[in-house]
Amino acid sequence: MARLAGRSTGTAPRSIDVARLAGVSQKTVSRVMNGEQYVSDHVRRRVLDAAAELGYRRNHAARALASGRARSIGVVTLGTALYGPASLLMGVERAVRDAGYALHVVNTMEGDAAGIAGAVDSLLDQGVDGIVISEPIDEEGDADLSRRVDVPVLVLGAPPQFAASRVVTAGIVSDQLARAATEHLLELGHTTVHHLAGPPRWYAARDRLEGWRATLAAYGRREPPVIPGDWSAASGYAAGRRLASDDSVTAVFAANDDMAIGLIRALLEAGRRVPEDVSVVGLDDIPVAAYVTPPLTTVRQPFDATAQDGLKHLVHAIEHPDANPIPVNDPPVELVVRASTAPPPHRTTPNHRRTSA
Amino acid sequence: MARLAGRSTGTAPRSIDVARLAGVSQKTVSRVMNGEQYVSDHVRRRVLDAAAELGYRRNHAARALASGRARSIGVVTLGTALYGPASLLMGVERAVRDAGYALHVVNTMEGDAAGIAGAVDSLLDQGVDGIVISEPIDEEGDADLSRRVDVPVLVLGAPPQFAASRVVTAGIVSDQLARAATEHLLELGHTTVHHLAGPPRWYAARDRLEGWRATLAAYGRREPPVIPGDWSAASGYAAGRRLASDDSVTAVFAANDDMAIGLIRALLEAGRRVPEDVSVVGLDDIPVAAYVTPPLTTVRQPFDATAQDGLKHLVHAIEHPDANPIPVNDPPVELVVRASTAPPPHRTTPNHRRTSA
DNA sequence: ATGAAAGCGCTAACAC
DNA sequence: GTGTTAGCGCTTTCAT
Repeated sequence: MARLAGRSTGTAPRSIDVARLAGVSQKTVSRVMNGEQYVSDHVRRRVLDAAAELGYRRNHAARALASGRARSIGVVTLGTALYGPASLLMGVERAVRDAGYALHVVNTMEGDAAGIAGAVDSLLDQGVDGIVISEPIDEEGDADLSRRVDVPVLVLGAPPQFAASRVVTAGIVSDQLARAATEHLLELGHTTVHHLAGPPRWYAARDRLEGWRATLAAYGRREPPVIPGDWSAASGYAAGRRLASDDSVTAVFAANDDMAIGLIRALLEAGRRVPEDVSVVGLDDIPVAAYVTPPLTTVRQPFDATAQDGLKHLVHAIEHPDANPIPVNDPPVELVVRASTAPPPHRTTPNHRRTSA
Repeated sequence: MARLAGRSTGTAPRSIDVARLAGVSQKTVSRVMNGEQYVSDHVRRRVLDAAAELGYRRNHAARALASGRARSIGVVTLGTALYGPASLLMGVERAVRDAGYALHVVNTMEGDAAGIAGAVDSLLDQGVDGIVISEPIDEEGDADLSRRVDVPVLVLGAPPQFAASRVVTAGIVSDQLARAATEHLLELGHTTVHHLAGPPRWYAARDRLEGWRATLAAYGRREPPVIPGDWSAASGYAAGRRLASDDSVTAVFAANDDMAIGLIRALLEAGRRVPEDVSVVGLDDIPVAAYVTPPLTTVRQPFDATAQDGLKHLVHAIEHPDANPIPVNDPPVELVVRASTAPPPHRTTPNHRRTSA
C-alpha cells in the first residue's frame, strides 16, 4: 500500500520514472536492471544513478506477470523445530538464495487435514516455479500429487518410488546412515543390534529401518523385533524402560539423537551402564550430543550438501524443462564415535550379569 | 513456464476462461474467487464448478500487480538450526498462514557482509507487505533500517529501542525469562547466581543478562562477573572447566539449554556434583532437556504465543497503515523445575568442601 | 447483483 | 545499442 516515495509523493518510483530522469527509454531501464548486454556503459551508469537517486526498486509482481516466472521456490516442511528438518530447511534456504530464487515456506503439521497436498497447493497458488518437499511423511493424496503439479518437485528424504512425472530428484542418504551406525556396533563385537525406530509414516524412519535391516542381513545376524519410537526423547525413554530388564540387549541404534538420549536416561536409571552394559548410537549429531553423559556416538547427516545438490537439480529442471534429470549423487555420511559405544560385556560368558528377563 | 493445461494446451486457464465456461463476466469470476458478496449463490456455484473443471488457479502475480498488495510477509532469520530461532520460525509460519499471507524466508548468516539490512532489502525486492525480523543481532546498518523500509516491521527479540518509524512491535519476554531462572535459584537459598551469557551481539543475550542483573539487584545480591558463552554446548563446557575449581560458585543460570548441558558435563567431569554442589538452570526447554543427566531445570519460552501475538500486530499495521500500534502484551513464561537445581551445599559452613580457588 | 473498460509495471518481440 | 508496441491476468472504478 504505502510505498517509499519517489520524491515526496506517496507512490513508488517506476521504471519509467527512472527512464525519464536518465533521459532514456523505459526499456533501457529494464535492460540495465536485468543486467542485459547491449547497453553502453555510459547509459548504464546514468540509469543506475537515476535509479539510486529515486530509490527505485523493480516491481516483483509486474516482472513475474510479464515474464511468466516468479523466480521463487516453495518448500514444504514439517512444522517442527526438530533438528533434522530445521537443519535441512536452513540448507535449502541458502541453496535457493544462491540460485537467485526467493523462498516460500509452508508447514504441514502432523495430523493436518490438508497435509502435504494442501501445502503444495498453497505454494502453487503463490505461483512458485518449483517445490521442495522436505522430509515427507505418508499422507492421503500422495498418489495424485503428480497429476496436479505442473512445476518440478524435489523430494528430500523420500525413496525413489515417490518420484512421479515432474518429481525430479530425491537426494538423501538414510540407508547409508543406518548402515554406518549398525556396522559400527557390529564391528565392536555385538552379536546383533536392536533398532529404536522413528514413526513409520516418515520416509526417513523407514529408510533407517531398512538400512539397519539390510546391514544385519549382510552380516548374517538375526533381526530382533523393532522398537517403535516417535523421534521424541520421551519415546526413547519409554523404550529404555522396557529394554532395561532384557540382558540380551547390548547394542541399540536409535533413529535419532533425541530418542537415543531418552533411551540412555532410562537405561541409566535402571542401573544398566552405558556403554559397559549397553551401547547406544544415535543419528543427527545434535549440538548437545557431545556433552550428554555419556557423550553420544552418532551419525552425522550432510544437510547442506544434500540441500545444495538437490537444489541444483531442481533449478536445472526449472530452467531446462525438457532436459533429462541429471543423476543425484549421495553426499558422504559421517560416523562420530564418542563414548556411548563399546564392545559388548563379557563376550565369552554371555547373559548372566542379572537374571534375564 | 510450463503450466497445467486448461484442457490440453500448454497454457494455464485464466479467469476469463472460467467466465466463458460459466457464462458470466470475468469480473464475476473475480468476485467469486475473492469471496466477495453480491454474487447470487446460483452464479457462485456455476463459477466454482467451471473453475474446478478447468483446474483454474488464480495468478498471484497478476493479483499482486493489480491490487498493489502481494499478501506476503517476509521473515529474516539467523541461518541456524538453534532451537529458539527455529521454534520461533515455525510459530511465525503458522501465524502468517493463519493471517492469510504467504511467507518468504531469508537467512542471515552470522558474519554475513550484507547482514540484516541485506536480507531486508531482498525481501523488499520481493515485494512483501511486511517484514518480521526474528532474533536479531547487532549489525552495521541497523540505524538506517527505518529510513529505507516502507513496510511495517515486526522485531521479535529486540528491546523497544530498536523500534523506529514503521517498526511496529517487539514482543519478547527475555527479561522475564531471566528473572524466573534467577529468582528460582535465589529462592532455593543460593547467595548469588552466576550467569553464563550468550554472545553480546544478540539482543536476546543482552536481555537475559539484564534480567539476571536486575533480579540480583532487586534481591540485593552481589553480581559476580559474567561468564561469556556463544550459545553452544562447547562454550558451556569451556566455561564449566574454568568454574569447576571455584567453590564459591553454587548456582549458574545459563542463557540457553545447550550451554547449560555443556556446563554440567564439565562440572561432572571435574567431580562437582549437580545439583548437590552446583545448581544449573537453562533456558529454552529443548526436547532432550528432561532426559539429560541430571534432568535440566529450565525456563520455557512461549514461541507460538509470541509469534502469534506479534504477527497480529504486524498484520494490523499492514492493513491499517494509519492506525496507532496496539500495545503488545508479554506472553507467560514457564519455569520447569527438574533435577539440576537444589539448595546450596551446607549453608551454615560455606566454602570448605575443597580448598577454594 | 452483474458487466465494461481501463490500467497495475513490467518483459517480449520487433523495429530502427 | 536503443526505442516502440503489445500484452501478461488480474483488480478497479464506474455503469447498469
